[in-house]
Amino acid sequence: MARARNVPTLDDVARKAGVSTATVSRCLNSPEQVIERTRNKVMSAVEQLGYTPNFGARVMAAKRTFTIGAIIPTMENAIFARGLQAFQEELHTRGYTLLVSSTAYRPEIEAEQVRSLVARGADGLLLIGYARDPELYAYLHQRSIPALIAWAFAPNSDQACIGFDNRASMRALANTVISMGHQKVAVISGIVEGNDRADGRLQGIKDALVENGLDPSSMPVIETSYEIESGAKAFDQLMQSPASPSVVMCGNDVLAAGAMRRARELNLSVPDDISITGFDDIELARILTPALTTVHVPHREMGRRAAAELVRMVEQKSVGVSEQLESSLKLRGSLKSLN
Amino acid sequence: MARARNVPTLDDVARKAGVSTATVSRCLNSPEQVIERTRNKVMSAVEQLGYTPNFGARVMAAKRTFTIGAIIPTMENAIFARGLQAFQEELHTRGYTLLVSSTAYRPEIEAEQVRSLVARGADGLLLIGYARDPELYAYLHQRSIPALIAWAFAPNSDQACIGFDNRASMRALANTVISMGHQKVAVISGIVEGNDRADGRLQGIKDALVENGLDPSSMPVIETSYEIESGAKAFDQLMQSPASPSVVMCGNDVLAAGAMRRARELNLSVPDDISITGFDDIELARILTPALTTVHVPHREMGRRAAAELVRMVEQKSVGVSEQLESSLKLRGSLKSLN
DNA sequence: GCGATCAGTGTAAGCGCTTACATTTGATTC
DNA sequence: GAATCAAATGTAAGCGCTTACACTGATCGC
Repeated sequence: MARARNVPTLDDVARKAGVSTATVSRCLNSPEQVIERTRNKVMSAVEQLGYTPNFGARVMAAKRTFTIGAIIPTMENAIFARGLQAFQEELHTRGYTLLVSSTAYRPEIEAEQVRSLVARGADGLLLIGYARDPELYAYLHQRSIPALIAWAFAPNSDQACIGFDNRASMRALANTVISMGHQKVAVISGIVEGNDRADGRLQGIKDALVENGLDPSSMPVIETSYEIESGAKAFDQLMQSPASPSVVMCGNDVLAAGAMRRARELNLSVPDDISITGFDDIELARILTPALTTVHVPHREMGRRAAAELVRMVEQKSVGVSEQLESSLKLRGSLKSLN
Repeated sequence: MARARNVPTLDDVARKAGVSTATVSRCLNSPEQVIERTRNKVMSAVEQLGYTPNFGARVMAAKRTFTIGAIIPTMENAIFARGLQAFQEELHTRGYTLLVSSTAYRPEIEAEQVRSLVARGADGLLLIGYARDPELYAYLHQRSIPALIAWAFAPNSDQACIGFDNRASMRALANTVISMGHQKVAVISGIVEGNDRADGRLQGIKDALVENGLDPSSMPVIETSYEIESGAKAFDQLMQSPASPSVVMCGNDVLAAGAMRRARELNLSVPDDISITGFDDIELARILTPALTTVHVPHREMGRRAAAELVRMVEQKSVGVSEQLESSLKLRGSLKSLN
């Protein structure tokens, strides 16, 4: 409150350089409009004073922030890290800054964060997955804030998105698993409520069972949060139930890592006693022993393209084009053929 | 640019509620000053219009943002994730919002980000480690922006910090390693230049060698970026050199994970053929096979305390008190005693 | 040599909010 | 019922910046 008021302003710079504030502003924003001699004077004044433009004031006057907000469920594990990093890099080359915040998978926090980022002047928003209150979309629409949805793909939605088909990808993996002779499948899924990606993946497994004449309703499914520890606990539970599965399919690599850890702690050999699969193909997957069979998602590619498209939307060069990326299966040591 | 101008402002709300802008503002910021009947009118107008205060304008007028900025080297791996998550949670309970940005370990980008966050009105800043241009500290000081340094501890610095002694912690681990009979130590270190933590850890190993009458100058050291892949490559290099080490001590768990992966790919057994150690004790450490011997750092605790202290500083209730946390050794399967 | 043109610069009007200060309201007191 | 005073509300001055518009003095064509 009683903060030192020695922070230099545009006025100070102008006075020091002996020009008007308009000229200083132009030096900073469109230098080509200012003759070199003047510009030098101004720049050296800026330098000497250690002047940094006040962002709030700038936004108010100019209505553009060159800021993109991203709201992700969590930073605590690596699921979004890689894609987000690429997203940021790409934004940076285009002159935009990224602001990140996380929601801990709580919709009400997400809504709050959206408003906060919008109030902060985000020119556009990156959101994860579809499932959210339609009011939020209305809010963004009213404010004409472009939003792009990543990590999911649904062509029939009216929101632009970039991602892959979670359901089809998981179905493909499940089909492979079943074709290897696994009949007794158990699942450790992420929380499905409010999470279209988790839901899609679970449905994908069920699709595959049905296709292969198996009964999805008898399949043990545990829903739990996307944490290693949760994966471990869920694996425990699964192992205590009578119907002992030959394969545990996990909603993502993090859950799979937890399951594998617990398997080892229970002296179960993966994949000899039990097979385990993941989803995402984050770095984790390759350093596990045995390496994890999973679905590879082109995270970096997705982040990069998302940045490109979102910037296009912000600059009104696009109304938002959806793009589907291909995932691919990575068959590694954690899955064993029973044939 | 041609953005729809249908975004409601304070004025709109005031008009709709039939009161002055001051009253609306008070309803939002200190509701107890407004009588209930008026407040209800105002709130319902806010509701109907879908009004969100313009952050920039608010900052300009009020000089406070309740925003804390954090600048971390990377979000791509989990080193900072856990601590940062705790940091954010604690901030949230105290009514502050966190803005995160990352620097990819590049000092010039860090300086840029500092300015950007300050311009955005961050009331305080969380920085990682000491090593940075003194000018940056001067800049923050001039602007009276409190900054707290985390993940490092140096009591003699004039910057407030919260962390642990990287050098002593690593020395303790190295001493244990040596006491287990390892004489041939090799190191995969993070890039030391501009990174006091990486440097401290490396020095800690050398300290231990000296204490035990070994020659640190003959110890193979590879400096590389904190990535799994880099750890793997470095391990390769180390194995190709003639002096085959009995233990590879890594600057952090991520490097160690890479080293272990490569060891497996080279058909070297850990720990029978070679021992490997890490630093940080991120979740990774426990899911590796064998589990990684490492130094446990209380990341969450650090994040939580950092938030508390930084808020205190911002609210001028503290000038910045440094706090040292204890690390501890986690001896796990990746380190084998030769005695 | 004179007006047209134009690059370079200055002037000043906001942008949407908070808050010191002024004013009004209404309860309380005698 | 008038005087008093605190509580509730209104008025208006900025906060630091951008930018439309106005101005100045060269440069140019004829």
